Amino acid sequence: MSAKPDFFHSVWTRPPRARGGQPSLSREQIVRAAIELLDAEGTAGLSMRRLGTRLDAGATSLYWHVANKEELLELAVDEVLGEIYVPEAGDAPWRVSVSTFANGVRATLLRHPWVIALLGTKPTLGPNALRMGDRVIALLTDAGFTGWAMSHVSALIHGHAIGSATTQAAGTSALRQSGIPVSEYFKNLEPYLDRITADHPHYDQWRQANPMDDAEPMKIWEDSFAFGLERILDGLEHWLVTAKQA
Amino acid sequence: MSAKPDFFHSVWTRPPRARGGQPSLSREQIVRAAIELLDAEGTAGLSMRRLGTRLDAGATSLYWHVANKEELLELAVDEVLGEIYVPEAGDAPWRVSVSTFANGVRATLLRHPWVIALLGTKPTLGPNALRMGDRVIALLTDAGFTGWAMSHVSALIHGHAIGSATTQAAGTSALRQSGIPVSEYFKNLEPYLDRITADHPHYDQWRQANPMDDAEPMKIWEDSFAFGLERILDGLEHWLVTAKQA
DNA sequence: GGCTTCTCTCGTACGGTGTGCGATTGACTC
DNA sequence: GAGTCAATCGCACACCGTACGAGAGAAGCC
Repeated sequence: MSAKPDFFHSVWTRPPRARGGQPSLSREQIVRAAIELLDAEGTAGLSMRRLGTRLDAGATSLYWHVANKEELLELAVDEVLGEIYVPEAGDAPWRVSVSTFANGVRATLLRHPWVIALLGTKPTLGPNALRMGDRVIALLTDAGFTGWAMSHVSALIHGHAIGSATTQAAGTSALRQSGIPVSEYFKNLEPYLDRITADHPHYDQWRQANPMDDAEPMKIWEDSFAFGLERILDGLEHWLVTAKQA
Repeated sequence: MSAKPDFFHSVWTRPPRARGGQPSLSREQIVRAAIELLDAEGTAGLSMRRLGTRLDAGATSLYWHVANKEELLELAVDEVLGEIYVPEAGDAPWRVSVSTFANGVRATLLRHPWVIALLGTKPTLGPNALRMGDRVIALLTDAGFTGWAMSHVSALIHGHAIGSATTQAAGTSALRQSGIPVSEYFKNLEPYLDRITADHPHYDQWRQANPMDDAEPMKIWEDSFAFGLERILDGLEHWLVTAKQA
């Protein structure tokens, strides 16, 4: 109605259509079903037609509740972000709270790996994302961070969780797609690595000193995340007690 | 030929077809053209048909050189990873070398933002990725890291670059898609944020103290990355001088 | 009651996608 | 010349997102 065009269109600015008529579908229901499909089969498994049949509805009926597929994915991402638990500020030492938050982000992304690929396409501005942001700010304020530094800290924690989840998601996806047990997977990979690391002395040497044979990749990924998080928290603590009071 | 099936199929294990006949297409050429298309229009802009016409070839001709689209994307990702510069071990203090490497990763991902979404789908095992790994190992060995800890450090650096690039790519993509200048974008976003942050006191307060008005998002993203990297390097240095010699 | 209006569902259709298959082309070796 | 084989390509199939317009049925008004 307003004369000036709405330049910033997004799911979040457009309210859901009003109730009435004979609704047998709802936006919440659609988003939930979409997440189930995405969890089960990844981005490739979600099509409007399949989503329709799963809901006993025509494919095009969905378009009454959702503008298009892209918007549906935005809604699904925000719904998933709502699963992330952010500890109450002051309930624990800040290192502990931040750590549980980071672990929560990582766990949620690994539960819904398709989200990872979507994070780089649009900023997360949904209500759940903002609610999470609010609680994180409370947490970091309590820890002693302020201003833009706090924003950077938040990005740093998020980034570590995203980065770790990205690597692990890639690994588990490859493992699942190969359909063979872990040990066999690496055994099959060995010849290729042998061939190529002939020209890569450092990698070759490291690989001989740290064989994958008895390694449990799940544990390695977990260790890697925990190690990185500790280093980050150390670095932040150091910054808090030195640079901050300058 | 071998009796046991090749469980680990990937581009990297299957050699390119032998030469002969009248080749007017080549794998390198195809991958290069694909990257150009992806850079210009993102994942949605790449279709086998469009790639074919761009190369003056039939769409299905590409399938002689490349098994399928997925494999083509794997090749494109590795090609891009080849752009990343890794400093020679010992050429500079390790903090400096690691820092330039991390900046290189981030810059490359931002130059080819479509790569980000692909990193979570398959492990990066291409020749360029492995070459990069080799040089990173040299760098980190020189810095004093060994064993699994070195692997974790590598993942930490990668992860920070990926996480930072993810956030920034999402932002720039949204800005570009809206087609309006930065300042106007945030002005349009304001009413929505005002409405929603009514229930988010901490976020609201932070937003008032740190207004986006005069902020240059590019600079914020850069600052954020640099800040995080410094904290990480501090944390790693601290670990090197304490935990390591225990 | 009848009439209008508005919400919601859905069938059809269009232009696009990835890719399997078989025919075809042309350079090479005997 | 005959045969081999790498390489190109047209056709066809199943599937995709979604624009469009027809229709069903509840709600509001007289």
